[in-house]
Amino acid sequence: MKGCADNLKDQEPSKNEYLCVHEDVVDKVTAAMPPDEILYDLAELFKIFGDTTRIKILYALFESELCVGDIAQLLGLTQTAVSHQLRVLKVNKLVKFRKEGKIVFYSLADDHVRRIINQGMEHVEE
Amino acid sequence: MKGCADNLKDQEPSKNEYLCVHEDVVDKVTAAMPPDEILYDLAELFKIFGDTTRIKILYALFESELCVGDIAQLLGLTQTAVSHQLRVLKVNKLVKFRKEGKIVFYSLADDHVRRIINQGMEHVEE
DNA sequence: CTTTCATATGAATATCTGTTCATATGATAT
DNA sequence: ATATCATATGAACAGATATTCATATGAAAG
Repeated sequence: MKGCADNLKDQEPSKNEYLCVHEDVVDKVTAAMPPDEILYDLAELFKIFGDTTRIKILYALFESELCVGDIAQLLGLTQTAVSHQLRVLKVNKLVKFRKEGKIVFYSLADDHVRRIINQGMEHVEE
Repeated sequence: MKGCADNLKDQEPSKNEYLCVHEDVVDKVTAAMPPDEILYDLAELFKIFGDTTRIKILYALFESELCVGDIAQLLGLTQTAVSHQLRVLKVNKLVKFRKEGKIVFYSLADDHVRRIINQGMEHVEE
């Protein structure tokens, strides 16, 4: 059967030992890859959703705007923990907020957040 | 202006100190929350997408099925690193594979993966 | 059946990340 | 002004995780 060690022509002397590489396919795929920076940002975005606390916060905000204390009570977390995570969500523009006296009300920044979570939900509910 | 310390009726003596809580809203939102297990699974799903290496692998598989060596070459990673991440993707059913002799070809498991990544992309490209 | 190739796995390490504790800020009453 | 309330922030610690190194598996070729 066809092996792969024939393709050892112009292999770069990288840290990689000699690999099984189908050059034509690799070249085609390389051309179609988005720039590294985009893929990095994409991973960073998903990383934010990839935490139980933050997902719960976001999901709670699906229903209604909430203040920090509401969220803490709702999810059984400390005020500090919630505040820290809200900061992450805020910095990454996934939530917005308005102030009313001492109280700060948070809500979802836009509909992208909803759509991303819903798309994930479809995969989980199977 | 309206504060929040009036709502100190039946506060559970939890680890939380006394919080600003709007009970009515919290009750409504609590009722609408999916079970914890679902939200945990959802976070776990996004966590998988939340890594540059894995996102790159998945994106590469958008175009074509690839063997381990192809992916390593394409992304400038070691065979071992790729293999470890493919294992994660395989266990979580985001990729499938077929064997041809010693070579193992990986591909996307289903269209959910595409849709989730594309949805994230829309948010990043702004 | 021994060697080589392609991939997989295990242990160790270093980095990253989330929570807690203590404290700071900023706003509103008294 | 001062006390209290709601939230924010900083440092420290613990747990999770991705890469590397060394080695194992499993398939084909000689």
